[in-house]
Amino acid sequence: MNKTKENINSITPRSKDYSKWYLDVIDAAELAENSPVRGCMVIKPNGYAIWENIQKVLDNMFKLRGVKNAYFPLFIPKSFFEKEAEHVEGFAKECAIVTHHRLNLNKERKLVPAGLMEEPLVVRPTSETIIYSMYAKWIHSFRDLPMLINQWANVVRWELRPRPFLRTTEFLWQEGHTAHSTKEEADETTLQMLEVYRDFAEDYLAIPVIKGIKSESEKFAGAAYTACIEAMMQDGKALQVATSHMLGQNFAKPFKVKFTDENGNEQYVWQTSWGMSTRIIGALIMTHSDDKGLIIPPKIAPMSVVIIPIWSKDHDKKDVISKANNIATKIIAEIGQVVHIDERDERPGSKFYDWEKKGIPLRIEIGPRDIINNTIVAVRRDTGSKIEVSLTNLVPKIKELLNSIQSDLYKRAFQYREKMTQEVDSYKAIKNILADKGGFVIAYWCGDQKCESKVKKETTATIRCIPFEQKQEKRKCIICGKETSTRVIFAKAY
RNA sequence: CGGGGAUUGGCCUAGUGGUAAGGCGCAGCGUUCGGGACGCUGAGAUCGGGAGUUCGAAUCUCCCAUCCCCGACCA
Repeated sequence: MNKTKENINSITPRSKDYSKWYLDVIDAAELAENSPVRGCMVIKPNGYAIWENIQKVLDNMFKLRGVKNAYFPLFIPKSFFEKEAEHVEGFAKECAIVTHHRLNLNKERKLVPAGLMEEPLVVRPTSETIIYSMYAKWIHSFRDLPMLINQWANVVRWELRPRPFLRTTEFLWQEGHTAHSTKEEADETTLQMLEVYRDFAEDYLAIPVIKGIKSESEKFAGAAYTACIEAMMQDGKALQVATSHMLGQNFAKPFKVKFTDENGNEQYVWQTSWGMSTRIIGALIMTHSDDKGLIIPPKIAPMSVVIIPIWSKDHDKKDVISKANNIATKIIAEIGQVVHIDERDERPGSKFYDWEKKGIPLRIEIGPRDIINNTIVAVRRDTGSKIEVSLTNLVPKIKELLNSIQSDLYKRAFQYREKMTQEVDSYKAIKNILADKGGFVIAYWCGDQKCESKVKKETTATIRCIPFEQKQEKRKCIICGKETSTRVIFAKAY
């Protein structure tokens, strides 16, 4: 029996062991024993190409809203962290710290750290502190505001239990940092950037998300409040896909980010920060993949069409490949999609599985039969359906297929989420659902942290968010019975 | 840091005291090629490390290391 086939069948997206599934199926990341550094990912070209597309699209969306890119140092003086009390507490436990600046060779020919530094440097877990130390120098007048800056960077968080894509020790992300003259404008920006993330997740990645606010215990350390988008994975667990924080003046005050307003009065700025990381690739995989491997939505796929020429005799091969080239050129020119022709000297079936595993949304088969009929066979990755397409109708048909794959992927994920979302009115019900089929549980909550932590303790589920969409009804908190109008989503999360 | 489990060619696994076996993959040749091909040939492991028991250890004992899973922490 073929080993690879067995692996893919046994490691489905619904199995618990996602990490193994990533490694075997995605051909993109290596963790743990496969990585030279524990908890850090080696992202191979196939996986990185997805990230590059994400960067390209998001970056454009930011720029359309006046955001500019900049870059700040990887190392942050320890004292910067100590300036904001809540922020230190949130991150102190999980930081990598640089304490020495050289290595000496000892008698045993081992390298030992030397040159102890006066002030240790923290490898950035996030850049608020170092960026705002610069903002204090850059911002003087209301004319300097708003300041809208984004950084594409790597960050390090020494988490206890890493998981590929979802929680790696080092990860790549984008972090936006803005400063405004009024609270209202900062509030607005927090929501505006959250909307950018929603749009991107739903429109490009075909991942349906729910917008909401984090509870006090789940918010970003140092934020006034944290807005987020939450998605549901195929095992019913929740994944936070992106966050947008309203920082209030919590950083402006300790970092003295001040400006003079129109009336000549000195004021502290109002700030926001927002980010999306390589975790989003994990979300993409865990939302759309099936037992055959990845499925990448056409709008974000590094390559949306793969052409498999099929031949048995040498003269067929020549015809078929020249035809494949014609078609590729046409699709590239008229649809602007990346196309690859797989000319490897392998059996067609073997190539089919290869590209299905990698998640390429559309496959085109061209064989001697098609040459005679003036057709091609197009195969959708999401449904597996085979469609014979006449060459005269090629371009509009391919366009249509790609569009329909994109929207069907979204629909499928949305329907699954709806199916796995239940509203409950008793504590017993929430416990049963979470223990049984999982998914999202919508329930009324009084806002008390005690009720929240009781649920977490007894079910391991947390409040994923308080959705923006609320019914204006008075009900009872399902935990303590106190009257409330707040509906929240409980779920087990990654 | 607590609780479980694992470690045998590049990968997966068999082997419970007698001197390492098979599959995948890899290389070569030939036949194949519209859903993971097959035949023949070949390369590749002192069985995680160390100590001990024994005539003899992948196998038994002790120590160590590393990794995985569950939990605490978290984008």
